[in-house]
Amino acid sequence: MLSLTSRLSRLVGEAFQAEGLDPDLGLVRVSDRPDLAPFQCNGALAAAKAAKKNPRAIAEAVKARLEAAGELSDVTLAGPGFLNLTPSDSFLEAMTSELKEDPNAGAWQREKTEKVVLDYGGPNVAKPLHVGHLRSAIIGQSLKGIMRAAGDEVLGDIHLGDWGLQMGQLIVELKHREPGLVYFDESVTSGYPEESPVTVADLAEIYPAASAACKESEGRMAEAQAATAELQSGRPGYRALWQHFVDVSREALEGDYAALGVQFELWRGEASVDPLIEPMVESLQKKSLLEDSDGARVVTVARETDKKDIPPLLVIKSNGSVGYGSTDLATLLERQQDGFDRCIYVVDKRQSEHFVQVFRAAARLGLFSEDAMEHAGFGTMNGKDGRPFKTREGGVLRLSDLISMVTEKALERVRESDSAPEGEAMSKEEIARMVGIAALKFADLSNPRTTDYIFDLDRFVSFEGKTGPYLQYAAVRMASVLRKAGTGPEEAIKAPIGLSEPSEKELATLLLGFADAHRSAYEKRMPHILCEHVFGVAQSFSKYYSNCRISDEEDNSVRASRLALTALTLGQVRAILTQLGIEIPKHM
RNA sequence: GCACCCAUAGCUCAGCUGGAUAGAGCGCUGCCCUCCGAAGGCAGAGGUCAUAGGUUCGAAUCCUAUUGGGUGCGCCA
Repeated sequence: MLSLTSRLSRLVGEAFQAEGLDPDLGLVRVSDRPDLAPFQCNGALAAAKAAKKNPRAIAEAVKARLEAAGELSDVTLAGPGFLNLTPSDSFLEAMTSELKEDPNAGAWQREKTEKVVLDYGGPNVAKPLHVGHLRSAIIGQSLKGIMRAAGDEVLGDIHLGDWGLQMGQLIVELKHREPGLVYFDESVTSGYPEESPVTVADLAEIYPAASAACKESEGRMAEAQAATAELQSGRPGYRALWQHFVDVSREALEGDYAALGVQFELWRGEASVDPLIEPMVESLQKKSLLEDSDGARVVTVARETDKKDIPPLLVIKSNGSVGYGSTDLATLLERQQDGFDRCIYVVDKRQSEHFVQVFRAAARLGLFSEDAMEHAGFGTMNGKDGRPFKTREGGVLRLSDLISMVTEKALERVRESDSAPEGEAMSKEEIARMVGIAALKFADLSNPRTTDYIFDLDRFVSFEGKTGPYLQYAAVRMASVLRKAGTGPEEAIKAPIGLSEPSEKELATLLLGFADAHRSAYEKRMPHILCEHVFGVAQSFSKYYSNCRISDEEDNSVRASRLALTALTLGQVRAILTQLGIEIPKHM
């Protein structure tokens, strides 16, 4: 629905227009000085600059026109020409009642929606998930929720890293360890065992060994590169082995992502587009986009306006194998064929140059216009030293370890203070899982997507203040109030809402700002904006809760109104937490 | 070398299409459960917005320079 500020902006804009000025000057926003008024408009100052008039005179004229409006109970002029606006109670109540009717809890709706593919996985086969994968998963999942709530059709693709050099490295490492395996016998081309020769745990150990070996020895690296090329060109034993790697890894990945509450609609990978590579290369050739360069085949993407050199996109390496430049381009071809309007990549921002290359190449190939492909990059999780986070031992922290740490901590907390209502108890373990994951997700999501931040374990396992559990707690309490009153959200919300107490007005005003926060989070692809909003709502509810009696208010109509406001708040908090990918327990 | 990003309270961070007294959480000090869940609420202390110039009636926000951090720069992903 239209937010309160947009409604007021329109109103004030009309007043500016009536004065012969640009209606956009009427932009109303939440005030910096809530002690003076809840909203302000600074358009008169901008207007004065453009029209070379006295800002106070303009503001005075606009004010005169606004005073007749029933939407505002007070309009004052301050300083050089600030307009301080106070919405009338009746307007606030009318909008609140509109909000009650809104099936989307006040979310912003796009006029024209799109079919979008969101890429927020990218884990490598054979490599267990670590904290580095957390941001992509969590941000991607919440962007999906935010976009869906705005009306888009969004699919998440895990886009496994399963076709590059690391696969050759694994094959070669295994070959050195167990040369007798049938997969390495070139005389055998079919009838491989169904059972995988390695487990996920084996892979987790083999992978670092493989990559270390390649780093140390050029010969080993050459072997791995050759094996990669052979795998890609279809050597049967390697393909069979590869399939085992993928299968066992996928099972582990499914478990990890499920624990996080992150879902993917598509489980594709780099290898999925293997059949598209050839037609893509032909198409590139047909358009004369492919050039030879040091034995490799590349697409030039540099432009004269570039401030720095953008290297060409490497499509085929000199040994005939393909890298991620090539598979990413082919993936865009696939996505175009699948009818997507937009492709968004939630990937570490350090890879931005790669996406510039791929997107430009794709645009040259005519797959998508450049503005339909986005790299929603995110910052690194750093340690206290400002460098990418490492454990004390210098290794990476496994995601599964982090998850057990937070859920254990949450379990301790749940054990000491959970109070379950009769009849609908959840197990303490289940609550602890929800609380722990909420802490984890909110701690990450409340940082702006693009900035690096310091990974502080204490903050991730903290349940007080600006945290996920605080939000859950607020929601649980709202539900509890309604339950104590012998009603439920659907029933309670039907009553008319009257706003008399300051904390009621404040809460209602905040709820009416949801559309602004949602829209801003959507347009900027920044979930933290929504985090700010929902935290503000929860805070405002807590204040309201301590200031106003709700379920035990004596006056029946006031009681019904307050229960309705509680139900309305609960509905919006639920909607937002759903967008963010955070679950709410029944009790905690 | 070239390009990009960052520097705001003791700590971790918001705020940046310029606007009135720069916000939050944590931590610290004090208060509030005979009343709907204290994972809560209220109050307080705490800031030369890295530095120096510039543009402007007005700059944390825009421009330039400097300092200090970080990141990226074709056969890894």
